[in-house]
Amino acid sequence: MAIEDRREKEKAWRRELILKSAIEIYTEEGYHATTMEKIAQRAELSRATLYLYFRTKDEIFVHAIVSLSEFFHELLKDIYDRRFVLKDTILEELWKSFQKFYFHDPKTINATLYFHQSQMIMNLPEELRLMLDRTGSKNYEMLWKIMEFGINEGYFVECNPKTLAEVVWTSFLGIIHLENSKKAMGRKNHLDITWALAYTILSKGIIKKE
Amino acid sequence: MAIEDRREKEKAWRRELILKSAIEIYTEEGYHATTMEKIAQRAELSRATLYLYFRTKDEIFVHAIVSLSEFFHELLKDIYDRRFVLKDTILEELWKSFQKFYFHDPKTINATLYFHQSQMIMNLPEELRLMLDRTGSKNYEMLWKIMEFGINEGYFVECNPKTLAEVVWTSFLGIIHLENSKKAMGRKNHLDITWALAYTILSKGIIKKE
Amino acid sequence: MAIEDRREKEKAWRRELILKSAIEIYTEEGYHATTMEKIAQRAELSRATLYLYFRTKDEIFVHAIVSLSEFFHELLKDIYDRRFVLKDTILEELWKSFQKFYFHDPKTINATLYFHQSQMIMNLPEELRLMLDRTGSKNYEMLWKIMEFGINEGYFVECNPKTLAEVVWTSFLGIIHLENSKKAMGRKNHLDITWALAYTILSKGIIKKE
Amino acid sequence: MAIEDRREKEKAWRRELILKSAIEIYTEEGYHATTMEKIAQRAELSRATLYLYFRTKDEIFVHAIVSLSEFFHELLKDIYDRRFVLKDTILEELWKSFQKFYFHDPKTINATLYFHQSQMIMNLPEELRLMLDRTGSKNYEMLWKIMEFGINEGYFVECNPKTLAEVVWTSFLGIIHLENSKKAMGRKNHLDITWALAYTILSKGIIKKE
DNA sequence: AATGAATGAGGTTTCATTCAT
DNA sequence: TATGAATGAAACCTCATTCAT
Repeated sequence: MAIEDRREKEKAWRRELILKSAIEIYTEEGYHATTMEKIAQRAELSRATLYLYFRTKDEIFVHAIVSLSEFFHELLKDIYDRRFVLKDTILEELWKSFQKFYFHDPKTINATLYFHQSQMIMNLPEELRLMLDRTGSKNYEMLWKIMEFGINEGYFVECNPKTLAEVVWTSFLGIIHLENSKKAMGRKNHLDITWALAYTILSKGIIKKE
Repeated sequence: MAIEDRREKEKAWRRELILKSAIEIYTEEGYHATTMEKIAQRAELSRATLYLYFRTKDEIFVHAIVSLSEFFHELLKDIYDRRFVLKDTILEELWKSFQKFYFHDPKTINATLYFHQSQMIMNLPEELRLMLDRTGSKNYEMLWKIMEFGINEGYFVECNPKTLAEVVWTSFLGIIHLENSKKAMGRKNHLDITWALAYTILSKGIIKKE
Repeated sequence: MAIEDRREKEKAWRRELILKSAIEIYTEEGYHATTMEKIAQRAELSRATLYLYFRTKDEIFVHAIVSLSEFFHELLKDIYDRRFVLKDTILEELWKSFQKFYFHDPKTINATLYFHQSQMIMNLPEELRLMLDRTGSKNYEMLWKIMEFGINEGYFVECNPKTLAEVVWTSFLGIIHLENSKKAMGRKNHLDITWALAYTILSKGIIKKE
Repeated sequence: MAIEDRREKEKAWRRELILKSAIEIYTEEGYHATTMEKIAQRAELSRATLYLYFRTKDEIFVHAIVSLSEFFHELLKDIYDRRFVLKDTILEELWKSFQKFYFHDPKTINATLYFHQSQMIMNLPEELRLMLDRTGSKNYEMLWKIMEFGINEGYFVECNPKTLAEVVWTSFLGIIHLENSKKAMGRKNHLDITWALAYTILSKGIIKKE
């Protein structure tokens, strides 16, 4: 069965290649200008071949997003699993994970933000929308359980853990968003400094002092 | 000249109508699905008529965004002008302004976010990109001067005012962003609660205590 | 009634202005790019006003052509009237008239050629086509009578006067045509030399020697 | 590779079909009225398919013209190659070639004349303009070398060979032009007679007698 | 499995012409 | 009389997707 194995592998590899190509084009030219033709060219395949791997153009993007989302889930899960070790450094650790997440694949993160910001999602076929929903929920839940832990253990100020999860998450989102619009405008950015100050403020606001 | 006056007024009114229609369609269906035909239908005009008011589809959106941006500028300027009265409540006031801004016209704000998030801007003709740039810069500057005031007067923690402006602004952006993606997913949201907690945390992190 | 007179004059003057403007734009940009808007701008009138003077865009051009054709008719008639004076120099005189005609208003001549060459004429409303036809026929007849004179008087070789008229006329047409395509190609031209040689050959072929 | 071969052939055949369809519509309705839709219908293809073969509408016409021009080039070259055999009958032979050329594909010749007469060419993209230019120049050069031969060998009257080439060429052009405008006017024509007389006159003017 | 070719559906834009003032 | 505004009709072109090989 070695031959079948190899085929399987090749197929998986091609899928990845297509996803990567699509995201690259998206990054360079935006969603609107990302045509199947361009994706195919970059992947050195024919346009028709793309349809052997994905049924529609949107599916390509949704799969890229979901795949990234799963990577993020692992990061979060890792933190949650180590929560009793991390204790009150858990917020700092989380923030680091956000950064790690971002630098792991900023291109796809941007595509994700785009999908969520545009009304794209609403026009997606039910099935794809559910995929995005499920994967997103899983991460949100993880995040929220981490917050719950912090509050329950008395490390964080008392408040609704779900809301806190959202606030932390939006801090991250906002930074990415600003980063992007600056890039689009052709302006330089000092992402690291913003990131540092954001964390300083956030932690001051969240972490209880004795 | 009464007749010319009325014409002028009618023209301005039509312009507004077109902008509003475009944004509405955008809100309901997303940028890609916002066709000139649909805008025209909603405005009860012919497609060709739109071109009497705006030269391209992008121009419509850019003008909507700029117009909103100018409204925001007034809010910011008002706060800055009253800074010596507001004193240490200036952050709270600013946060309220953000909310006011958002509820004034959430639809156009979303379109704005979309434009900045997508690579749309990069593909815009120079002239339109400059329009967006200029108007955005003005607001950023205002925000930054407000922060500077807070720091110089000793109300806020010491830090780089520009970076602080960014952090405050990204907090707002992030919330909007999350709100949108929730809406797109068809989920309910408790925006007010998030907003409140975000401010609590932010102010704790920014405002100096004696 | 002086006031009515002046109005009449002004109206005629405007008509001319419109014709001139249309032909100018045509010369600079070609028929396809000659829009009513551009004609109006050049004539410093509003687009709608053009329709007070001409019912359609084609009408403008047809009138310009007809007007020029009438000028040409006068030239030809003049030669014919002086035929007994001119005698065997009548061919030379005719050739000079062609040149005079061309330099009188090359732009409109080109427009005329265009109309005749394109299938434009076929798509014209009956009425306009007839206008062109009538005026063209008149000139053709004149030309043919001049040839007839030359043949009957024994100045020209014996042949069918109508056919001869055509041959002479096509010699002229061909030169203009070449001139135009050279211009369109951006090449320089030595029109006068071509003209001279063409006449030399033509006259050698037509004029009887004793 | 038989399969690829056939594909190649089919593709070439389709190209020809499109060119032919375009020229036909042009002949019947004129350039302006020749829409991609109509061309597609006549070729029994979809509008989009046309764009697989030619990038723009203009490209279709330019290619048709160039292709015809190449046919003409062969005719001219053939005469030039046989010049020492033809000797003083070379002018007659040339004139016959003109006729042969015209009857080979009068429709495309007319389209060619149209392109050269209208300012169309000026508005063409550089690349297409060059194509026309190059192919035109080649033929002009051939014609001029034939004239040069006639003059040098003492068959033709002494004069500038380039100018003579132009005069001969314009004689042809003029006849075609007249033919066309007559057709457009719905008049009958006796092309052969005109042609014969034109040649008689031309040869009398050009060929030296001893 | 892979692809060249074909296409339907739809997008933005232009322009001659009409009409109310 | 003159015109600003409006529009129907149509043009060119693009692209996601399907199909025959």
